[in-house]
Amino acid sequence: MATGRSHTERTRGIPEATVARLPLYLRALTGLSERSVPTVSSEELAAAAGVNSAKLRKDLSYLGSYGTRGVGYDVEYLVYQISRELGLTQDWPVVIVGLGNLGAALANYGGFASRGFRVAALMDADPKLTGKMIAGQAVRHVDELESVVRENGVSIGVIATPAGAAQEVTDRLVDAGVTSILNFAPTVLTVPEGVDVRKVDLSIELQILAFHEQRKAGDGLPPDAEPPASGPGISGAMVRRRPSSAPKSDREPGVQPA
Amino acid sequence: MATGRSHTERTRGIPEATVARLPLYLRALTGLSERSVPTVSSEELAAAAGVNSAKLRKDLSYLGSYGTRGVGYDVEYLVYQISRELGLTQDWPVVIVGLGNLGAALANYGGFASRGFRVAALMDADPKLTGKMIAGQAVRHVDELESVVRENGVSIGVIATPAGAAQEVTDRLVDAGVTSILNFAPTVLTVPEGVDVRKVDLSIELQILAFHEQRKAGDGLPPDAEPPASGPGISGAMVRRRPSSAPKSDREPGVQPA
DNA sequence: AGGCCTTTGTGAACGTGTGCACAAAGGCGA
DNA sequence: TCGCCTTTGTGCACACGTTCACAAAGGCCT
Repeated sequence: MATGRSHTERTRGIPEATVARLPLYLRALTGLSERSVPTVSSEELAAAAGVNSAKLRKDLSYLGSYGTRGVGYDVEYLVYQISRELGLTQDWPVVIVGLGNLGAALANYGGFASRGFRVAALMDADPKLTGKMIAGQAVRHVDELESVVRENGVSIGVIATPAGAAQEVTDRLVDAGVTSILNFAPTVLTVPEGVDVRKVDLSIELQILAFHEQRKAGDGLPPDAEPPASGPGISGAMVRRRPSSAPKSDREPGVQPA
Repeated sequence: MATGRSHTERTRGIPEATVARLPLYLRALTGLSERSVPTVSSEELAAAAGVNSAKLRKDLSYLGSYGTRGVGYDVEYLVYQISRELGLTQDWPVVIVGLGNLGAALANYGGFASRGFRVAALMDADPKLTGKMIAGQAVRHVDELESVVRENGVSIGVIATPAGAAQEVTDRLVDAGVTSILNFAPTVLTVPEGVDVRKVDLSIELQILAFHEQRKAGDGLPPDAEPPASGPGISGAMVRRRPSSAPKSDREPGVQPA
């Protein structure tokens, strides 16, 4: 604060964890703004965003010194500063590729438009979808992908295709100039250096919940499926014991037959 | 390895970061399994899952010693061990509440069923949707929520309602016995101790991409909107300068007028 | 049967993120 | 104008996560 060069000279390097929370704060602040609340304390804002107040203050401190001691933060002002930091004060044209159920849901999702994202085009490989109106615009054939990206200066692509098509679409997007990709397809995408990929996998989240649910329910893992003696296992693959010679019964779960 | 009690006695505490990656490994392994690949090295599996091999090996080591030195991991065996650890060897009935575009996409998503999740019911508050067939089952009215949860022993709920309805639905799910919630609504949910919530916010990911995109494009933030001299600002709220007396021009972005 | 070569499993160093607790700042009331 | 009371901004200690690098293990070839 009086150190001269605080926070590693700032602007360079806001921690990733902080960046990931800024949209949360922004949402909470937008809510307050709509209710015409003029100022918030870190305590209140933290509660609204679902984090603790020390973390919130530290996060905000990376952006600059935007609060007033003894008072709190000016809501409108902070909304603007966070928006600017996130790049939401400019317009981001986006293409959505793949208009199955999920793609259509994304196209209709209001949270994009309200934050500076503009859906420049909807594209799908299925000719039967071409021309169909979704969320107010006609689906275009994926053949036009390169020209659409170039003509609209699109730098962000959203992939909602089946897994099998995702890599090819990615390659074409990247070749056409896209440098950020939001991937909903359940595949690992390979991209050149300098291209950012973020993924959202619906089933991964559910699997993580199942893990914790299992911990809560029983107090251990389900027993390691060991074929009773030598009879055929329940399904073959699932009960297969160690690949070759039984090793040395190391670190096994604990809640077990033996 | 010969330490006696490795990894904090095991079973207690697999790191969260590891748990979050297990589904990734599982997906990669399933792919290998379908191609009848018998074994993989940590190097290969890591590449397929998009992580580095040291991390993969450490992650797997928390589950037990399931590899063979000089050879690698038996694919089928590892699939089974990870499935078991994640709780996917049992059946998890799930309810989806809210069948707008997103809810419908989730109901149709194949990634659930293939991993032990069974959609026990689809529920919506809109009477016009009641009875509509989605993904092979009729939508039921949300009034039946409590009975559906109890009768099916549902412990995981998926919320895909508008933000305004999410908290009420959550409360009802929790009262009925649900202890894990996957929230797609853009709100912070309040739940009692012992209930897990994971959230997926489609627009947050896009905002994070925008942040990095901005860094790549220009080499600084967009200029802080300062009203030119005293005339009316561009839109009022957006250009509002500091709330009260200008403080001391601290830590300002850098790429700026003065 | 022995030695070589591959690959695991993990100690240890390092980096990132979290939370406490408090000094400094600033408004506001007397 | 002065001092009090609230709330920020941050130093510091700790917890968690990542990566390196290598000894131990184990199969396989001669």
